[in-house]
Amino acid sequence: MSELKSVNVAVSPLEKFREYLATKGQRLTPERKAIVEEVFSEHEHFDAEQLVQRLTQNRGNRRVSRSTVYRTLTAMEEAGMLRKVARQDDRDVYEHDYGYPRHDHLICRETGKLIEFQCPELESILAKVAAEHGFLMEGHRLEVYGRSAEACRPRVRKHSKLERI
Amino acid sequence: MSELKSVNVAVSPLEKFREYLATKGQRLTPERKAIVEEVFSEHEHFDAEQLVQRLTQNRGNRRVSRSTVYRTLTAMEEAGMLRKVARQDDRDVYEHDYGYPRHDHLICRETGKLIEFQCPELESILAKVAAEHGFLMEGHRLEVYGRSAEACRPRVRKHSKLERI
DNA sequence: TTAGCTGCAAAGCCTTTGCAATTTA
DNA sequence: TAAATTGCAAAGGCTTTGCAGCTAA
Repeated sequence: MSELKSVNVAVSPLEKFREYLATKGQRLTPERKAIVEEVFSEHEHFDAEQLVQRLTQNRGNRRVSRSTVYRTLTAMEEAGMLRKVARQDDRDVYEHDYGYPRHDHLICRETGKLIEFQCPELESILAKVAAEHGFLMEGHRLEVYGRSAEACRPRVRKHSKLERI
Repeated sequence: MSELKSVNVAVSPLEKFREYLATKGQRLTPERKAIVEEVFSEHEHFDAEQLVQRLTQNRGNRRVSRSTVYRTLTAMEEAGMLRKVARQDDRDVYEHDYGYPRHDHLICRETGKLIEFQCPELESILAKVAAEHGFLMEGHRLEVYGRSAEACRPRVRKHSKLERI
């Protein structure tokens, strides 16, 4: 789906999370384990609701509560494993921030699809701008809005939000 | 406050809004007029709550209801006069998108301050990236996170959120 | 007269949180 | 045993919406 190369990481996401929790005297419970595994089982962007759905489907009656999902997402963000990349339909959208290279997104206004891209020049330009303002850059978030190639082809039937449900 | 030059526009914000409303068979009411004037009376970023406050203070008992403020902000956004630039404290933050040049922001994580900057190179780079993906770019949103110069000076006393109220 | 508008209160929604029961080191 | 964790339900907080009354062309 994506053209971006993955990055070599020392330890698995699960191990990384365990280490983070350990530094705070916290535990890697079965619920947290299930969440980390589900989140890193594929590299798609997702929001809390979608994750709850996936967990419900894949774990049957051993599901994880919504509260725990929210709490764990926050923890994973603090652990540097996830980051919020956008807001869609009033929900925070997350993506992996571990074992994956830095990138930004083209967002199709029609289909809502996120297309990832990498642009090294961007970083250097931002570094320059930040320096000019005496600003210490720690990160950025860039969303480019428009229409993807497929959304521009009129013959392809568009699906409304309702139909997609 | 900002170093950016303003841009010549054909008509005033009020007139522009009136025209937009006309195309939809809608009216420029006293409430909408008050909102447009208040919004364009200064070029600071703001959220709905702050705008309600300003309207309440500056218009006394002739205030505008929160509903109307929200509804009008949405209309002004559709009219191309405002745009959402960020989310702070769970609120949508707006800025002028009319009579003002395109720019992006450095956002201080410590003080929450937004610093505007203009970077023409950015546009061309994004255009190139979009073209490579067959993407029709319509706009973008870029937020650079970090610490502003003043937040990095330890001698200046930091103000907590509570103290700022 | 009729379509548009406002303000109020209520509803919606995502997200957070208090708390009692449960788990685990 | 003590501290951490979970799930539920309720609360929070921003934003939207139904509706009755009002306004203006």
